[in-house]
Amino acid sequence: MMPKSSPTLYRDPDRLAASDRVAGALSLAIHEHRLLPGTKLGEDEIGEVYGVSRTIVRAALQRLAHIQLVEMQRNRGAFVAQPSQQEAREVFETRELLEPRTAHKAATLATDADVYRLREHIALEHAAMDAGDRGRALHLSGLFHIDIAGIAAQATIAGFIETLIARSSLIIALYSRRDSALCDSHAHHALIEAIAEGDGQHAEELMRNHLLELHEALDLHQCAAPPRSLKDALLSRES
Amino acid sequence: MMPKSSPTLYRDPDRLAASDRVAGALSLAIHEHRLLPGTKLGEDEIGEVYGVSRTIVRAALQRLAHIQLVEMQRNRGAFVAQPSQQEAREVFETRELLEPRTAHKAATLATDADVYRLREHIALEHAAMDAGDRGRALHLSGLFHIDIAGIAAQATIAGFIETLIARSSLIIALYSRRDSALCDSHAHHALIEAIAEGDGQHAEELMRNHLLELHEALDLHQCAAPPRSLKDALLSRES
DNA sequence: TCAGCCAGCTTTGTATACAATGTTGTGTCC
DNA sequence: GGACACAACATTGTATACAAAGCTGGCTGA
Repeated sequence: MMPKSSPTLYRDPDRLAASDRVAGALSLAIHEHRLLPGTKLGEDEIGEVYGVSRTIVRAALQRLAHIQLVEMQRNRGAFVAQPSQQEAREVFETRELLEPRTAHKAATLATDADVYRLREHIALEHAAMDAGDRGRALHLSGLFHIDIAGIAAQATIAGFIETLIARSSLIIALYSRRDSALCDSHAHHALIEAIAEGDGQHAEELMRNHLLELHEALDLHQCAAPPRSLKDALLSRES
Repeated sequence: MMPKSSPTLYRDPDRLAASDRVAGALSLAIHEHRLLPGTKLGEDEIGEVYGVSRTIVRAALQRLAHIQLVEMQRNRGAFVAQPSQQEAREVFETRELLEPRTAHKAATLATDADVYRLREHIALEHAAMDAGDRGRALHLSGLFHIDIAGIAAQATIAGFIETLIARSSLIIALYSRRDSALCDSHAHHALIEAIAEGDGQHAEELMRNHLLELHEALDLHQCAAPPRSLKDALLSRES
């Protein structure tokens, strides 16, 4: 499974832990909706794909479980998480509590370099959208929110938002009503302008509205086509 | 290291994963200030204490690293985390953002059983304090905050608060100015009353003040007697 | 025919072995 | 005497082996 004996062949310059690489790859796949909620994540299978042992895969899955991207069931394995509607509501309520304030702070702290980076970000988003790569666009739009939290120099909150974004991605996969232009880059564009001008009040307001729009674009009343793995669907909590 | 062959001897009724047990034990020790910030957490050593292999210890440490109770340095091992003063400020700012609102919601939702449990909680806190077990009192006072988040039916936020409480415990260990009656149960008592009466506005206000008091009881200006492991101190970020 | 049970297979849980890295102490050379 | 180099040791990183639990499918007996 690994080239057996080849002393110090790879020499990762950055010493990236192998489990980080795997966790990142899985996370990306989930964010881009290539792995859908409910998908079984077998340890051997993943290990084969990335050429690592189950030890590594396990560590990666544990990490993803902690941010609730995957759910681990004892002796049954790991699955891409399927947030319930209640959880979905909680996630968006929490975002509505954290992000507007964070946007405000970001607006007051952003440097030119930060603004430049945000603009670049949006350009990528557009490009992905134009290329029809909806998964990638969604992922990038999530990164946009995380980036703002980073600018606000609130690493703690940024970490939380990262978790919330991750779950949002799952929630959108499950409950997105229309094939909406979610996180339509229009809203992001307006946000950047407010941040560039240092207008905290406005940025806060824009962020709040943006999140409310996202929230309302979800159908949290009836179960919308749950794409869970067949027999697993029958065991899970709420039908 | 484990009783080698004894088929199904223990039969944990709840199927508690072994790593959960270890993580819980370590977490408790940190919360109770029996393990101080900077302490090296050797894998073999911990494994011996709890009679498990390094596999389990590793999983436990990873979990604690995720909630930032411990810091893992590649190829060097795990240490009880030492939040910087900047991080300390962030943690309390975030708590001040999340908890008052949560207390408000808890006040509107609390059942009689919830209130009863909270009162019981405070009684334990008092008992620990009277017994001179300051570490245990501190731990219990943290649980109090988590319990309130649970009552607010916001599992997501409750999870975040749990993390924040954990780090607060480290912060208090590092930066507590006076041997203050931190989280003096007086404030908790008033909070319970507001919650019992369903007075959300009041609860929110009390919680906000309570947190500000806690925050101000910290000395975040100069480095207060850093009990870090000797040579490690010289490598770390800020002196 | 169908419910229940048991055997074999598959997958996860945990321990252990080995490799790689970091640390420490000693010896040598200048 | 002090700085560097290197070897012995200690600790972590990863792979693998084995044990335990769950799943599947076929068998049996009503």
